[in-house]
Amino acid sequence: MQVEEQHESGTAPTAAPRRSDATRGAILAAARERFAADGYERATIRAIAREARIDPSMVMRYYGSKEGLFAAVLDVDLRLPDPAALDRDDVGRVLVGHFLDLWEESEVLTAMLRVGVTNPSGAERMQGIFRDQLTPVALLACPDPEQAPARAALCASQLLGLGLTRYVLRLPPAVTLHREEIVAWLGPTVQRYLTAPHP
Amino acid sequence: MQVEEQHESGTAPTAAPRRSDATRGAILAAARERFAADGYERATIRAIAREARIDPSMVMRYYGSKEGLFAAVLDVDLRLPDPAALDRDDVGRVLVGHFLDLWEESEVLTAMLRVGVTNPSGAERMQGIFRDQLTPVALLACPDPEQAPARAALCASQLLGLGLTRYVLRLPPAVTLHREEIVAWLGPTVQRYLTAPHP
DNA sequence: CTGGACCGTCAACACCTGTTGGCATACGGT
DNA sequence: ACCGTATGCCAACAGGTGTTGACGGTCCAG
Repeated sequence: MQVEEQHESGTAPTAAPRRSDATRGAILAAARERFAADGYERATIRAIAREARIDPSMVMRYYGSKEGLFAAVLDVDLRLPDPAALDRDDVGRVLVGHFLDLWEESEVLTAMLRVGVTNPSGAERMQGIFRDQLTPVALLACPDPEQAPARAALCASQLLGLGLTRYVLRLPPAVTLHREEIVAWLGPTVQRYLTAPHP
Repeated sequence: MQVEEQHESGTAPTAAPRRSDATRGAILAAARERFAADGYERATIRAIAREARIDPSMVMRYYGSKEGLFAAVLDVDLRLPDPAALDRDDVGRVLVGHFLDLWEESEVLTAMLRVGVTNPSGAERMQGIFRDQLTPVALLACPDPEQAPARAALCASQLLGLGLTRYVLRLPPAVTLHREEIVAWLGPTVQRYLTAPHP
């Protein structure tokens, strides 16, 4: 995979604007959509290219390989709220609401889950995302810092389980539940995983 | 897909023993393993046949198609304990322990999840399994029968989330947790989803 | 105006997929 | 002993996959 070279004289490490940025963006958007809908194997480069209205070979030129494209798609920022600014008695409800927003405002999480479940490097990627982004929150909220990773994993199990049943498997009762109900049910769970004393 | 015909004079609907039963079993076992390890698309019929030490065409003869083989593999019985015999104050812990057993004693649940996430008919199959097998437990444990499906779905979200993070994605902290810890953390959660008053 | 880098298309490659039909063999009831 | 049938293997098909290289057109710096 070739490294993208940038030939700028400026001091900022911002990439040089290229004439093909529109195409790159179209590819990325189409890839997100196809990966989310079909998972890694069934999301073919040809289908992605068709959706982006360009030639399949462009995908290869700009992203090196299917794996490279997938890596670009899965550059996920959970945008978790700053732990320091959080009300420690309300972290659970806030987190649940935030994840509901994430799942519904874009297909990135669906794509991440669909790919992470079947693709080994997708799973690694997910491990990294949750380790790097969710653990800090646990670190600030839980009593013993040493327990933070475990507590973050417990939260991940409930939050990912929610997305799995509601947005991927679409179990009808999980789809029917209203947002406030979910927050009311799952909020205290996450809250307990983060702040309750080790049982 | 041809229906298997059985020509027995007896009254019992038990299938006639066939000379090929050993082969059929080998195919099924290999399929479970490959589906669990690779998901639907990457588990090729050729790989399954190789593992079962037979010819790929045998798979077609005995199971009609890849989809048919997959349907045979995903005939999952969760073997949930009889709700009537359950201690209503301990359902949560019992369920969590039972699911941990299920995930660890065979690869069926892993296969089910891997396939259900990427394959539409796999998702349908999972919907049926949890609707038919988990809802009765909720029905007996929860206060209002009308809420049983929703409560069952909440339990499914936590129980499947556990399997997802621990056995499929293998998030390290989730793998490290000991059985008793998981039961102690998740048991009360499931208990609450089943028996607590609607928030 | 000109040369070179960029952008996009086309056709093709080598490989792998599910699936099919034909052929040999071994079994089991009569 | 015979014959229909179940069982298994082999070779092949048609279609789809990721990936590659060559070929024009377009833009911009010189």
